Amino acid sequence: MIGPLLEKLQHYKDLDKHEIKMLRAAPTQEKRLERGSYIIEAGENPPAVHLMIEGWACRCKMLSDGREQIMGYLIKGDLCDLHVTLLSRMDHSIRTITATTVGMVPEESINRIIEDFPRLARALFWSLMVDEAIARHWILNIGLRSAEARVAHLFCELLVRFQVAGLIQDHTLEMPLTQANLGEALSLTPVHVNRVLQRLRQKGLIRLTRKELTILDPEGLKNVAEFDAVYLHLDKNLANDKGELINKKEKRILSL
Amino acid sequence: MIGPLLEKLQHYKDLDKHEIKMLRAAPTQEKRLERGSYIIEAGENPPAVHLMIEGWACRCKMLSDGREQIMGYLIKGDLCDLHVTLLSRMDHSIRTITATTVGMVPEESINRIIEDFPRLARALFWSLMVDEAIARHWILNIGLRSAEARVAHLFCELLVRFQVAGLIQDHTLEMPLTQANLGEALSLTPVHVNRVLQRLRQKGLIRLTRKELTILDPEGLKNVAEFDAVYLHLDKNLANDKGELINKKEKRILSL
DNA sequence: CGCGTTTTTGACTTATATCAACTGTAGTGG
DNA sequence: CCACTACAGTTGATATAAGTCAAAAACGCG
Repeated sequence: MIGPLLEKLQHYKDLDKHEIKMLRAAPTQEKRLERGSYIIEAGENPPAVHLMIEGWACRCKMLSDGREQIMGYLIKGDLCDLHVTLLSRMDHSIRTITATTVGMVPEESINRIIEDFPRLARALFWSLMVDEAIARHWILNIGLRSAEARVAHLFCELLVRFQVAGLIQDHTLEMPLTQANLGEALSLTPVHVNRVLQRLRQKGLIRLTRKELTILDPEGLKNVAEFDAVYLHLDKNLANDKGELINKKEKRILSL
Repeated sequence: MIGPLLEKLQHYKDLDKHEIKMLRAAPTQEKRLERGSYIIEAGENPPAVHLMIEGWACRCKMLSDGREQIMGYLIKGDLCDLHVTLLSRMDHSIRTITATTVGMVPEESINRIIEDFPRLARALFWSLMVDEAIARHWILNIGLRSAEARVAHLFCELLVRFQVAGLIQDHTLEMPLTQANLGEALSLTPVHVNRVLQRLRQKGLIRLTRKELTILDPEGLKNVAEFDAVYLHLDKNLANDKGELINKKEKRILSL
């Protein structure tokens, strides 16, 4: 259940038996949500930290005219609102993109981790800092890159994040995001996303169906995107330049 | 010397004598930098945390074609690279916009704070989380708002941040950012920034000279920007809706 | 099969970029 | 104090990436 989170954290630091046990015991309750529902809304102060167990969600915020910006995607293993242990309320909402299962980690468990499991606490803060780095790089992506490069960059990021969470071994990932979803994240209209996707397909970089995205040419896509995985801070498994976005040799297989 | 940082942190939590003393003793060394120099560059792993004491700087990253995105501004009281205590290396650079003085806080001091001053540590992490929230809201700003609203939003943010750091009492702040600087942050060309600024001036919202920015009509500017200070998480001094962006009544005067 | 959603296509518009010249301003040194 | 320089700001003309509108086609669920 906490497999993907654990897999991700181990990219920062190897965790020992006790730490893994603590982490595994942390989510005391599960909650099932339909697609399009809110895990948390802006202004709320959630009583527990939400962990993505199944499905996709996004951080989003709406302007008064109804247009909405997606500020980040959440996949299996991501913590939705760890930062709210420090900030009293959410400044954005988290909405599900697919049907989703979240685990609820009570605040006491977080405090327990901070007090008694400092290495695990560091790993969790590391993942928070990575989230911050991702947010900063989305500024770069939206602000500076062409539409085509933006889409390519997002796909590269998602591929690496899926690999890091141990969710895929190859270059194919489930892709429940509609072109409208992609547009909200990349600040493009659905129509334009569509045309850009067609170009990426024509170039032989990706294959994309309603449910699956395959990166056919990781190097090519990286080049279009000017993607550099450094910002994902996979300290032990640094992105190399030899076709794979992350180094498979170093991947630990966890018996979960 | 750590006045603005302290003032900022006290917006989260009142600190006691010992915590203030620890904080004041934290920067062991000062460094003077010319305008346009790098405090840290992407890829580096700085041995100490840098605190902005005087001047302006920005987080930035360059793409291969030479164009650069500013991902955030740093003013007096901001910590440049606290997150590098957890991430091994910088994924972006920090460049000075004016001549700057930074204080160097050795990593041991940070560790000492985390171990022996948990409330102070929480306050520092709070400021990190606020930085993350600011980054997310820049995504919103660049992605969704018109050029005019973007400029207005940035000015609102700077005004509040200056107030929070106790650097101004009125609505006038030093403004060393050139129109090109603003453009790099807002993803607009200098030419377009210029035209937008003229419109904001015509509407009587701001006065802007080479060195000073005055917000003439905070409410008006807030409306243009759809600015909502919630994302700055001034838990105790929440932004109100009565003309002032933050509540002056609650402001503590610190004898520093 | 039928209906809602998503994707695709085409025609047209627009906000912002680009290019290029000119003006103002501040600082420097003779 | 003026000439010189360098940079910042301003203006106008033109270009373009991406947006808008609208309708058709494809998909997929009940």
